[in-house]
Parts: sequence; C-alpha cells; structure tokens
Amino acid sequence: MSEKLSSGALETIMRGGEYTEPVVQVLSIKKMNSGSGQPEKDRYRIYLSDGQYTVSHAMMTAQIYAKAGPKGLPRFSIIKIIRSMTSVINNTDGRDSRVLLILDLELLKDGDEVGVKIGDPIPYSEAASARPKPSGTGPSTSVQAEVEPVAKRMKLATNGTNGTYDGNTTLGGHITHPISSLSPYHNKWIIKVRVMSKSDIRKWENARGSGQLFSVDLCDESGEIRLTAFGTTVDKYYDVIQVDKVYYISKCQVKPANKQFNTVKNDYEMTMTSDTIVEECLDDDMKNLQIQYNFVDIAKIAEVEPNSTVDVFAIAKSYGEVNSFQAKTTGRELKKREVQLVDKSNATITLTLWGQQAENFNGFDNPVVLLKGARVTEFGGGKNLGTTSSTLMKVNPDMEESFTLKGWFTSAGSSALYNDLSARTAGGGTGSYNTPWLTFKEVIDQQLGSINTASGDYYMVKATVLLIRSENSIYKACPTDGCNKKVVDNNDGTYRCEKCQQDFQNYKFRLLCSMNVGDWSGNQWVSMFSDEAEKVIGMSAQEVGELGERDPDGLSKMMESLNFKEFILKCRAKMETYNDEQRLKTVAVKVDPINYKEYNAYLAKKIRDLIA
DNA sequence: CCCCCCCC
Repeated sequence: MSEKLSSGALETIMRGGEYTEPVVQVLSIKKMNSGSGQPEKDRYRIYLSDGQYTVSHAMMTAQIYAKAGPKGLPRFSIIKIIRSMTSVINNTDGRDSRVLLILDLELLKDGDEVGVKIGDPIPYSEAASARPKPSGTGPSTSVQAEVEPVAKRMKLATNGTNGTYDGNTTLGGHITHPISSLSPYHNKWIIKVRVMSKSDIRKWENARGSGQLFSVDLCDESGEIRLTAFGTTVDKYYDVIQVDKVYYISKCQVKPANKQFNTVKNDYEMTMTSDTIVEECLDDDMKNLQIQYNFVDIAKIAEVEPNSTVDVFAIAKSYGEVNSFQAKTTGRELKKREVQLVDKSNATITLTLWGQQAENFNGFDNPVVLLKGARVTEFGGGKNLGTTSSTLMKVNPDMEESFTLKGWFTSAGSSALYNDLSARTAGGGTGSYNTPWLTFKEVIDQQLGSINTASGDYYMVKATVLLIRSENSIYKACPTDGCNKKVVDNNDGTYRCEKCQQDFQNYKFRLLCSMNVGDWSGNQWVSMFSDEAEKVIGMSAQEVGELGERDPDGLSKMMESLNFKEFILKCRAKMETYNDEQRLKTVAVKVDPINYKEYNAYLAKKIRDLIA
C-alpha cells in the first residue's frame, strides 16, 4: 500500500498559494553545517516531489528534521508538511522564485519501506510553469495569479532619505529570511516581521556616557527576536515602527542575546546601525502570522513564580490616577497607575502600569485589557502584575474574545465576588513571605540596620523573652483615637496633648515596653508598642496601666512571669546615632504565637538548603 | 552603547 502524494501541491505553494498539509516525497536530503559548531543550528536542504513536480529549494532547521524521528528522513520517505512558509527571491535576471521553508512535518512512511520514487515528476520552475502548458501532460492550470511585484507597494524609509521612495533600495521582492536563520555569521538578509511590542524611549546617563534607546520585539513564523535602536536611529524610527504592523528589515547588527535582560526566545538580538533599512510592508500577507498568546487565568497567577511573565486577557474593573514619585534606589522620577483586573476565574489582581503606559491608559467603561509578557511580582504575600518595556498591552483589542469577555462582565462579572490575589497577607499569619528569617547573630553579622537606612531592615525570628523592663513601660496617652501621644499632667485633673493642642479630662494607658529577647545565637533589646506588647503580656494596656498604678510590685512580678515565653517576632532594625554613638535600634513590629506548621516548614527548608 | 522595570 502506498501513500498518495498531493499532486500539484508544490506548484501551488511555490507560486505563493496555500495548500493544506500536502503529502510529499523526499527524494534526497543534505545537511548544511552552520559553521558554528552547534549541531542545533544546522540546516537541511531537501529535494521534494509531489509526484508531478520536484522542488530543490526547500529547507528545514535541525529542530524540524528531528521531528522525523531517530532515523531521520531516508530517501523516498513520505512526509506531510504541516506548516511551511516561502520566501520570495529576486534573481539577478529579475524573475521571482521562492524558497520553501518547512516549519513542521510528520513522517508518514519511512523511505526504506517505500523504496521507489513515486510517479514521474519533473523539476518545477516558475518559468516552466508560466509557459503555456503542453496539452494533456502539463500541470494543472488552476494556479493563482502571478506574484505581484512588491516594489510599488512599499512606502518609505531608506537610510538618510527624507522618506521618499527610492526604487533601487526597496526590500520588497528580495529574498526574505526567517528570523530563525539570523546569526552573527551572515549579514546579507532581509526579514519580514510583525512588531509584537515596542518600548518607550529611554534616556540614560551614566559613567560611560549618555544616550537614548528603544527596542521592539519582532516575530515571524519561524521565531522572534529583539531589535534595539540607539542614538539617532531612535529619532528616525521610533514613530515609523508601530506595534502589530509588518516590516521588511535589513542590515542590523546581530549579536548574542543577553539572556539576563532579554526574555525573547532567541539566542541572538539585534541593534540598528546607520545602514539599517526598515520598510513597512503594506500588502500584509502575513495574516497567518498572528502574535501568539498563552493566556493564564488570573486565579492561576497565584501559583506563578515571581519575576516570570504571563499573558492575561481580562477586564479593567477599576483604575486609579497616575501617581508620580521618586524611586528610592535611583532617584528617578517614576509614574505609575494601578488597574484592577478581573476575569472569569473569579479572581482579581492589581496591574501596575509604568511610564507612558500609565499615562495613556484609559480605563473608562471597563475595557478589555490584553497583556503579553506582563511581569508577576510578589508583595506582602500577594501577587501583582506589572508592565515592563517589552510588555504588550492592548485595550479593547479587536478580537471576538473581547466581546465574549465584555458580555460576561456586563451580565455577571461586574457584580461578582473576587478572590484578590494582590491582597497582602502580612496582616494575618506571621507575614514572613518576603522577610528573611534570621538568628540574632546573623542580624549582627549581616549588619542589619545599615542596609536599607531609610526604612530599616526587617527580619523574622523565633525569640524567647529574657527580661522585660517594667519601669517606664506604661505611659498616659492622648485619648483621641489614633493619636497615642504622651500627655502632660496639668495637675489640675486635666491632661494636655501637644499634638492635638488640646486639654483632656481623661487619658488612656499605652505601653512602650523595652525587653531583652534571645535565641540560641544571641540576644537583642527590642521595643514594642501597645498592640504587640499586649500579645506578650496577655493583658490590655489599660489593665496593665491600672495594675501599675495600684500595685507596682505586682506589675514587676507579672512582668517576671513572662520570662521564657516564646514568640515569632517581626523586627525592624535601624542603626541610629545617639550622642555620637552608633547603636542598633530594634522595634518588634509584630508579635505572633509560634505557628509550628509554618515555622517547621521554614526549618525544613533551611535543612534542605544546608544539605544542597 | 541599555540592562532601570521601580512604589507600597
């Protein structure tokens, strides 16, 4: 039994037409080394037959070749071409011809089993097929119209011109290369690509100088790549290159990608040079090539690792104003806007937009928001989304799914209850999500208190109460809600709050306890305000205050009785200068009973880390 | 040639 070849398929394809999953025969195959020494970069040139015509201008990458299986593609193998693209080549004699790039295939029958060439195919050439066919024996006449010369469809942009079209330098009609074939070893190529995303223009100034840049992430059917423009090419191309449009691009510098900063799936990235040519392709025949999204339900982001990127398709349930502030680390002026996203997974997450994206965002009327490559972050135990320079955001994208989602929101989503992934859990539990667990010795060794000098350094510790100072642990405070300022006794039955600038008939007791706490490695004096001290003492500040007034010895005894109690503390350490002396001031900002499940999980992890 | 992706 023999497989039936798709007679005529290759002619259709090589004329730029579509043919769904043609079945063809491999007549020979030849490996072409990339010269890079990396086998995965090798290409295979393949000689194909559909039983009617043969095509020798066909290629595939090593990755696609590997799909044939361990035996590869022996002569006479029959394959199904699942995906392919052609590149137009403009020969020196002015005629178009095409190269077929196979992007996916399936081996139907091993060549060793087939054993013969099927049919009596003749070499395909555009010239031959364009000729009037000999009656009876020639190929079918149902071919598409001749490929339209591309040059007249081109607009714009060769280097150094005022934008007028120069017929000699247009890229359309020349061979185009797949992104996957780009490497630093070849520089004569033209790619035809869709712009997936475009960054803001960023200006910088550092020790090595100053400048400006922007970058675009590009894709074609074979892959994706980042292109960055510096200096004057920024001015020249920033407005020209637009997201979602298709361009011919040539003469860029190709270099190994810095994977640390570039998550685009390519070993290389590109930089524009003064020779770079960018031309918009107006006859977008890359309809097949749409940007690929891998949407994740908002609820699922709970399980996503921080710092990874996700694609999200959601509704902006609400949005805030643009806020400006100075970055603590760089001093740079930052602008952000927070948007509340919801989707059918009944979860909500906060999206933070930055820079231009924040300014331009219009969240009126609960638009659909599409994000590609949004960054997942963790804060206070909750998850957030943020945009980066390479995040693509579309508001109300022109897609059928937009209507579906919008319909869901209008009918059900606007009144649904959502699980808030961005909710911070520091208020419950021990809030240990971002705060490191340390011993008191590590706190000293790592010089906590001197790292983040503005806000202090936080750490978690399991600590034992060694001594609580009962003297000066209680004070009379302003009765105004939330004031808590110490009042001055006017000695006339009234009490003065300087902060509220008011005299009161009464006061409330507050605690400011200084206590020495320790673990196996050392000890530390910490101070604790009312809310936390009450949890250690097990009495309200009011009760403690009244006890102190009534029975100072009883207060001391009570405080002593607390020794050797254990708690989980969240501490803030800050180095302060006092009388020209540096000392570490520590506030226990949170006190919790020991949650053994959580604490043991931390210990178990610590043991695993020690073993590893 | 950047390489920051920020803040609470």
